[in-house]
Amino acid sequence: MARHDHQLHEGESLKSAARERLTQQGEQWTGMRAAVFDALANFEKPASAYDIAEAVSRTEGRRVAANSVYRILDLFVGANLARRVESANAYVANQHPECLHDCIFLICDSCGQAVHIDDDALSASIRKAAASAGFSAPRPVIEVRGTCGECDDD
Amino acid sequence: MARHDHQLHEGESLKSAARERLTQQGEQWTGMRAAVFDALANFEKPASAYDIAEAVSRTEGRRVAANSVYRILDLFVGANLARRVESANAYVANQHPECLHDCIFLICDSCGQAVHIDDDALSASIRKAAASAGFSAPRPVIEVRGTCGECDDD
DNA sequence: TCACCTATGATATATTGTATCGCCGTTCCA
DNA sequence: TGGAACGGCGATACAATATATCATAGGTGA
Repeated sequence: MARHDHQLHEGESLKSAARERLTQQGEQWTGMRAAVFDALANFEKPASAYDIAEAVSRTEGRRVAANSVYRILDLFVGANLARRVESANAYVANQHPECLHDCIFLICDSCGQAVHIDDDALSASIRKAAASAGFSAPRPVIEVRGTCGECDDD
Repeated sequence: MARHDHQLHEGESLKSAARERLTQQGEQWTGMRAAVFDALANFEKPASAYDIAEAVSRTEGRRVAANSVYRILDLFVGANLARRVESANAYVANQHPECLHDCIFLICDSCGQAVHIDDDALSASIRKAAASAGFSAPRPVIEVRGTCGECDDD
């Protein structure tokens, strides 16, 4: 299984990596964006845009509308600071925004937790299968629904 | 690449294969279910529950509510008569309801068409990766967004 | 006949996602 | 220095997707 090393971030380190990445893309790191990123990173599970809007509303002490959050999440996904979990209509912070991967999410139907693994060989074969079917600009969505080890013990 | 032969159905053949499969599961093949299946199978692209509700409303000449369609679609997905395309919030009829596969959808961002390929070796490695991360009862969701050959020519 | 079960209808509501418009602050240039 | 241009965001409305709840209708078996 092909793997490679990552610079894994958390907390302040993740935040500054995100800021750096975004500004390198020519985008601004505004207060609102920082607040959305904080909220996203502080969730321990994939969070919906509305979850995030609520969280930011609390921390900011004012009403923040979902559409603003959507705008920022779209920006984040485009800049690789966040990922969308399609089968959960939710978002997670990307722990290593500086490197590109097709990532695989394992989502527990019981507790909602999502773990994220990379397997470049696997995603390469998916891209290859897509290419041989005439698909270009492939962006794989690879998610596995199931039961995580924790919940399985119950 | 591991493949195997399918009984591929279309039109009436598909419909009767679906009916047989469903009744074998101990479920009824009602008029409403037949109408939903027809509508689903007649779309050439993944269709949302609301699309299907509209189509059935037309063919039945009366208002059919979305919740009824959802119920039936859930039943169909559970019985392998239909698949849900997560990244499109939509459904497609399964062309070979009698055999189980983890299937891979290639969805064109331009025209909305979805093609469906099976690659048992590929899905086996995804299941394996999930299992080695402690996941049980894995149900892979493998979709690739991109541009299909047709749309690429433009 | 009556109790029960399944399928569906009717209705309401929750959740997720977009579109549009306007304001405000910054930049930058004539 | 005025002011056009632009980016970010708020406000609002709305569209699209999904679920919850209760009612009804029809069959089936005691």
